[in-house]
Amino acid sequence: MRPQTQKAVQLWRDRCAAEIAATVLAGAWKPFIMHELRRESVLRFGELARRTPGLTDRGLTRQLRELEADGLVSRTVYPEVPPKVEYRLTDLGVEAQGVLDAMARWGLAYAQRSEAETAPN
Amino acid sequence: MRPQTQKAVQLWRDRCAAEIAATVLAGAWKPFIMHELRRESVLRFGELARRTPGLTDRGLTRQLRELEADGLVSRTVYPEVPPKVEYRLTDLGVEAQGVLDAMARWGLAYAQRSEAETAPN
DNA sequence: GCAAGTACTGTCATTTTTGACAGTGTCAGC
DNA sequence: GCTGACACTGTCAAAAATGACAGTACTTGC
Repeated sequence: MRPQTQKAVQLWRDRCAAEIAATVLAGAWKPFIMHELRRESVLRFGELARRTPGLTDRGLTRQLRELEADGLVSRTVYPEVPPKVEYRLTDLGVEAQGVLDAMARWGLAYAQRSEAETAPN
Repeated sequence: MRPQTQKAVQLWRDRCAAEIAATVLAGAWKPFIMHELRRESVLRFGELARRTPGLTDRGLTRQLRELEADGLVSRTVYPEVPPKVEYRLTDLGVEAQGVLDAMARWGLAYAQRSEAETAPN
């Protein structure tokens, strides 16, 4: 189980710890999903899907499964019909928010610099 | 030019700024290369290659080209024979170190947690 | 009895990333 | 004249990530 985890830990032994975070957090829409879960604290699958236009259901499922396998997100299934599944951040997921904040701050500065260069007129 | 840059800025418009950092910093060995450049401040291609066993010359070149295109690393060519090329961090690259530090701290905690789960005996 | 909502899974195709390996030009030293 | 150091590039192949699309089970409402 937990393919990502073992891959990431292997990276740490071989290279450096920052690559673990890169491996775990860098997936299509993963930072955004984490961001939404921080704001709302609990979201159902459909709610997440509505907040991620451009990402297919299949893609969302994959990202959530990986986040779950890596222990950042918990998944709670209610045995009802129609089905109800809730996603929320785990403690580890909450701790990762500091990293995402640092990434967002730097990313913004990077983007502004790029825009200034691309369109200096 | 600067394919990564445009891709990353696009991500920012569509999703969130943290994905920019993820896109720019998450490449094979990129955090490690940045780490070495921080420690040594200047490194030649061969010196970097020796510090990255397991990464081929081709791979190192690719990562360095991307880091250069994204403005994190500068490349200085001395017109000598045999050729001499120096790599160092740009201001933007130095600023990214804070992000990499945050990633490393969280990555370490993540790895330790994973190890404790994997081998609890 | 038919459609809609819910949360998915399976599978194939495409794109992106990485690995492997051969080749390049110049010069110093043997 | 041959080898090695240096810093690469070109190209193909394999692997990984993502997109597209169809299908599933069950129930409520019309």
